[in-house]
Amino acid sequence: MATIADVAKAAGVSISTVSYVMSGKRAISRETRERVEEAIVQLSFSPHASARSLASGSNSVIGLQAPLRPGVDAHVVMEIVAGVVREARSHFYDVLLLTGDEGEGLERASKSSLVDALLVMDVAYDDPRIKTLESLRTPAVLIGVPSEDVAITCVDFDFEAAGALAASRLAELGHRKVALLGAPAEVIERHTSYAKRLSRGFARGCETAGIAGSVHPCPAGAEATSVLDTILSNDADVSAIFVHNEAALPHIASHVETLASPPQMIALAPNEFSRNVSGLSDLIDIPAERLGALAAETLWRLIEDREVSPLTLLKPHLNSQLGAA
Amino acid sequence: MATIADVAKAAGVSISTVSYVMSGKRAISRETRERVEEAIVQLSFSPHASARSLASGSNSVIGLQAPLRPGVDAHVVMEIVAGVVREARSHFYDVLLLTGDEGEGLERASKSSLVDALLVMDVAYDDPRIKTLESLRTPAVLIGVPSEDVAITCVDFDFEAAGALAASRLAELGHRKVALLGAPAEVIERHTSYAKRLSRGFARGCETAGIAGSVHPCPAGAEATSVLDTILSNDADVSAIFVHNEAALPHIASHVETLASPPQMIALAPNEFSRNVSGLSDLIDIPAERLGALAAETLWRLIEDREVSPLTLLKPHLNSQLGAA
DNA sequence: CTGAAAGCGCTAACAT
DNA sequence: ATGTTAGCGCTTTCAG
Repeated sequence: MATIADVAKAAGVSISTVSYVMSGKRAISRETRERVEEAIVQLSFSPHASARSLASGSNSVIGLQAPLRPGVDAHVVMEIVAGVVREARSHFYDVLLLTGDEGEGLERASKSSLVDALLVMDVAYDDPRIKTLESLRTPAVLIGVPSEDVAITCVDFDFEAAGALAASRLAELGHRKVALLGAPAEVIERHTSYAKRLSRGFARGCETAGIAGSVHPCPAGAEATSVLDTILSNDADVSAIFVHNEAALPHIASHVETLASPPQMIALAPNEFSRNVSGLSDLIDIPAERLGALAAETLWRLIEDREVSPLTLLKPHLNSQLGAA
Repeated sequence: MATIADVAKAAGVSISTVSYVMSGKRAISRETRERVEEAIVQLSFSPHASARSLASGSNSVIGLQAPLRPGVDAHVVMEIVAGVVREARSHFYDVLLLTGDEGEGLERASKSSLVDALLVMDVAYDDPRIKTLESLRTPAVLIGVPSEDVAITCVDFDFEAAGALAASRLAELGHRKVALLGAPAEVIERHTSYAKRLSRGFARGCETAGIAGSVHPCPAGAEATSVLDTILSNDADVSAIFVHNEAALPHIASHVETLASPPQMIALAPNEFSRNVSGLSDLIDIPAERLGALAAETLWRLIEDREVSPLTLLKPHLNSQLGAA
């Protein structure tokens, strides 16, 4: 591979001139710049990432700790990751994938200067990784909202508002008794932040609207239908359900169609996913790609030492399908 | 952050001794080693990744180009990625995520020495990235099987054998007319290698078994059920279906349960996913995590200059659910 | 068994 | 507007 010295020689200039042509950090005469640029193309030169990083003290790589745990919605995770990568690339950053849910990987990446900054997904309410992050001096952003006073910048979808929105919408449609079919029990047991906030918002929204709302963890797959059956048989007055569980939604939707008096059904899921499900009267989108992009952009501002609000939440929007069929 | 010089000073040895203690590349007296190791712990020293990479010429990072495209099965992708990361970490490699389906990212990562090796997922039959990879001298492995003579090492699940296996199993169960409900049309139009091979194997298997088999692209979601309805209404003799479409499977399965004379149904999907679907008589697992691990291990052998077979296929296994309920 | 020192390829002062 | 050069923190000869 060609080095910067080769380019300099080919262009008949000094090494630093080549460097400055590339970085644009000082004025270069048109003529010189063109000669250098041509040499770069001719030699098909790419600066050596490690050399650059060693000299400059930053390597244009961010670390992303993604869950890949059972029970998480694969589409949501993938879209978030896609959003992160897209936004990162737009700032010329690359993304290093750190899995495992321990702080160990974060620490390793930070201390060896593998990454300039860290992004952590799937944060639990009381997540041990937070302490780890606080002890590092690598800028970090959490996707999720842990307990109130955390020194790390957070971004997320506003699950609490989404829960409240769903409740008020169902009340508006005239329902008096409604149910939330949410994440699997295993997710809730991990105290995953979004599950908690969604049910809180839903409960509060029901209260505000003066209707009765119950919350039910929901297994993935066909078993979910029996949860629904139980709810309906225990209380025939439940006339609408709000589903937030990607792996259960298709089964629930199909099952609802076979019922004599089917409950009305609204869902919280990526629009792209919900659109493949029939029988939903309203959707609330999980803007996962945008969330990933927001996280990356926030991280980037942090890297650049710009001001950043400690918590940013993406507001939910109702997408009514009524009359769409 | 502490540097190797700090450690050397603290331990009262030279820099090179510290380096050799860490790499184990030359004999060190027990006493010296212990002193150095203690200093490392005391100072909480982590070698600077870029410095190491610059000096050694390799950085223990592999690049993974994952699709994140519409129509791919999110669970499969995530499991493959998880397998790659797990196996890579077991060899002390990290994984850099390159998205986009162009060769550009691969080239950039290779030429700037960002990565030691490349892993490319979701390979199409005639994929432009192959030419790119062949022009680089970075070791590479494809997950997928493009056209016959490609100079890049490939690994994949044996979709062709899986298709044949499904066909022969259905014949064995007494069916004379069967249908494959496969990937969405958009995936097939990309000439995605696995879709092609699955149908080929299925068709061949049907022929061998002397039964009639048809192949149908299948949209994601609830629309898939109308594909099934069309198949069945066009030919009432179709008595069994073989489904390979994660996003359609739950809908199809639920729909089948409502039919007067439901066809028998077998599926190709990750076992973990299929288990959430009711009504399947047999499963064929897509061992996605193992596939990712295999890919990473193959890449590692390539990096280490060990012999590597140009094509490795994971064999399918039938997992009968009959009588399991 | 251990040290000294020459790079690895680049950035960013410090010259002029 | 351009050139010279001292590092960045490590690996690895070469010397002992």
